[in-house]
Amino acid sequence: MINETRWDKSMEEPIINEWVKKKLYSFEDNSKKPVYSIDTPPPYINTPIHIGHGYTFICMDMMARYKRMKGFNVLFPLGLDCNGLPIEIQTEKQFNVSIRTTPREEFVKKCREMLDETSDISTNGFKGLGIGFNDYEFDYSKIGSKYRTDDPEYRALTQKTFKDAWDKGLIYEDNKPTNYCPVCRTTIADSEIDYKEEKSALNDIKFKVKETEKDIIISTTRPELLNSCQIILFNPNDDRYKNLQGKHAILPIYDREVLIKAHPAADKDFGSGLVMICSFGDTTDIRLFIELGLEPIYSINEEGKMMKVSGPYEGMNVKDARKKIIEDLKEKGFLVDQKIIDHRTPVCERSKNPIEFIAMKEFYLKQMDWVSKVRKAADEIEFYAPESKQLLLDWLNSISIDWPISRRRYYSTEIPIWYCKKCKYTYVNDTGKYLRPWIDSCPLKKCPKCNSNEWEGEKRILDTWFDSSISELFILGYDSNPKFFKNNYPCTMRPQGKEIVRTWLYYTILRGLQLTETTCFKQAWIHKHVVDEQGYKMSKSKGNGIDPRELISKFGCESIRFWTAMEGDITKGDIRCSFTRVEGAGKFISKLWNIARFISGFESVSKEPKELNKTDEWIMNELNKVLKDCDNHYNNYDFNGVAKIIRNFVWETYASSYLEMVKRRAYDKDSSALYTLYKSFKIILLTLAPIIPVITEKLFKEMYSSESIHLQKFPESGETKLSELTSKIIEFNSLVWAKKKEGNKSLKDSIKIEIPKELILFKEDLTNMHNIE
RNA sequence: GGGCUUGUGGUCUAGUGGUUAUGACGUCGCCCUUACAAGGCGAAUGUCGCCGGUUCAAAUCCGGUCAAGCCCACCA
Repeated sequence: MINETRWDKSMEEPIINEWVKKKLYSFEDNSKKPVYSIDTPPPYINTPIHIGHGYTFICMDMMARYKRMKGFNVLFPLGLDCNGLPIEIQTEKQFNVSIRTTPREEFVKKCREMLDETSDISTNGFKGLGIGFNDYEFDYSKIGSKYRTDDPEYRALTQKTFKDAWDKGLIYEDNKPTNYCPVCRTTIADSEIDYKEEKSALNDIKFKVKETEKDIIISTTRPELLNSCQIILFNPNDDRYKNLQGKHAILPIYDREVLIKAHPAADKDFGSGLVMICSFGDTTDIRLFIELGLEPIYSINEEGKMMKVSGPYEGMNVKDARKKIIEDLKEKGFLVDQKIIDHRTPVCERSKNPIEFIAMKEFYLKQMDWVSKVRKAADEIEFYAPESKQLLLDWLNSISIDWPISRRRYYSTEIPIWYCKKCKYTYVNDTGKYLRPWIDSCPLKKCPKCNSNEWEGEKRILDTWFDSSISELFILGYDSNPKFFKNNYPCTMRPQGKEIVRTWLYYTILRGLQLTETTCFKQAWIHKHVVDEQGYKMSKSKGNGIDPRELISKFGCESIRFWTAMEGDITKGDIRCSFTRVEGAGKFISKLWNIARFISGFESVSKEPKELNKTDEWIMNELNKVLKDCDNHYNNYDFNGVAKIIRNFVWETYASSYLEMVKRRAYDKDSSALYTLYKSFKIILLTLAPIIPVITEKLFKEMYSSESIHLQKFPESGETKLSELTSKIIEFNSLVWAKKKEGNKSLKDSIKIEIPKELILFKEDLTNMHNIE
């Protein structure tokens, strides 16, 4: 008998702690079960996890729990993403230091310190949500261990995969214009660019044509790049300018002459129809410079300041230089008009600062040659929801350059290269160990080419995505456990957000193909966002994020989890988070508890009677049907479907109708009734266990077994014949209740009513239930 | 500029041609019925974004339109 009259969220913590202590969900090393592997997205450790993280991890946890009950050996490690700019920025804030003025060794130490401190916060957040990771401790000798991407074990693999790609000729260094963020002072990839709608001034500037001495007008938003102009274009169909072909224009202020040429890139209808191409105002400029074989004239340096070539503006930052040159142009009569236009500016995803295009020597990973292979791989992956595949295909269609992978920052995996000081021989770390070339000495004593023993270590680090794009290789033991890897690659499931399809999913597939020649996932589950009550995206800068720990302390883990399942299908659309809805979901937890209290008040009968009463047979049939439906929905990762079906069944059919019908016989200790009550409720608990693991665990242990519910098999469904009577039964019961209400009678009072013919099977129970005369 | 997705009572949501449109949350009214007032019964709230078409019949199919969101793009 369950004594506590109410389920209370304070009962959750001891149960969850016991799971963690007993390592209930450990990955089974020597098991014969098929492996189901989930490559979880390592969340940035220093961002306090918000409800969006919580929500999606709960979904992944439901997958893991369901698959465990279906007999799989589930690989579900907790990973923490500990590399990259956000870590550095957080460290700068927390210790009030600057990466520019702090020695590298000290800064890196501080990053590590900051991460160690915050590591528990997020870990505890996940525990509190009842997430059944394999392990909450680091133990890299074991499959399924918790891991950090900045630990030597992980970074060693990152470097090894760099070496592998290097040996395959997939990595090269090149000096070409790249996206550069002057604030973060590093090269960034196309996938790290955001766009911001901004008002900017479109300036109409007067140029003189050398040959004719006539004026032409050119519109630009980047007048500060004037002296980087190498050509002026007009559209070949633009009759106004046909006479300018091959002539030259004189740049105002700088008095340099540039060629005028016809080219389809110029739009007749924009501005005057003439466009100046500078190195480099935007990506079009870059493309045209390459296409027309022009020599770039760089005017912005890596600090975001104007270079010598810009003359009087040297040393100014871009914004000031723009302001000043506009003033100067105006003063000298070159500026004829200025319009404010809406302009889509590419900005750095992290700093939100406009990016510049600067030529830098950087390492690139080849990806242009791989696009069609990745497209083929996309066809091999099952997407949930299927429409999500389009996100990946759209991205594939827009890839235009190889992936720049080197960064000029500190906290990420170091590029494992040493250069011979004498002959420039390049050595790539081949030791299998994690090494830091900026501080560690080269493993080779002598240069194999010139015998010199003086080496210079590479100072740059790798893009964070170069780390994260091998997570599935890491968790499956690509390097550490080749036998296991061979048997269990590709990874079963990649769950992740839609916003990182063009990064995490794409890069992982790309690198998986390059390293293993195999599509690395069988399935991908792409979720949309959890947004706030108004439908706005939660973000740190807006401050509208909801900390799940706040929700846990208010409503408890189970309410949040049931809300997660009830709210909607996150692969189909955004989910709004509202406190009242979480609270509402919690009512079902109470309902379940009270049903358990009712049943546990009777003696448990586990031996099946020879013959079941028809009411009991009916509820088992109906439950079988529900079970079958739930199983289907679980298989499609549609937890919303499961939750809605089982909630409706438990509340409307099971509690309202069945329990009332069976009550009399239960009090009379009828063995068919008692057996069925216990049996049916057990199936209900098992079906709900992946969604609400804590309360089902508690009730299961109180009523059925000392063993955890999470070690049980998912129930099999059986006969469903009588379930077609369900709606008739509910209809009849409602009718009786309505009649009594109409007649102002208490539910105890007797009533004269005829039982419908098709329900005559249940005559005895219905008569007792409604006190029918 | 192109593409994709979405638009159903105050809020969220089911519903891919067929009787008075599903359910939940919230609101209101009545009711302690030996598991549950964190419950039960019941009520109100909708021109299914707008316009037009196909059809005996449209929330559902088609065309257009508006709005929101996302993705992509070389308009300086």
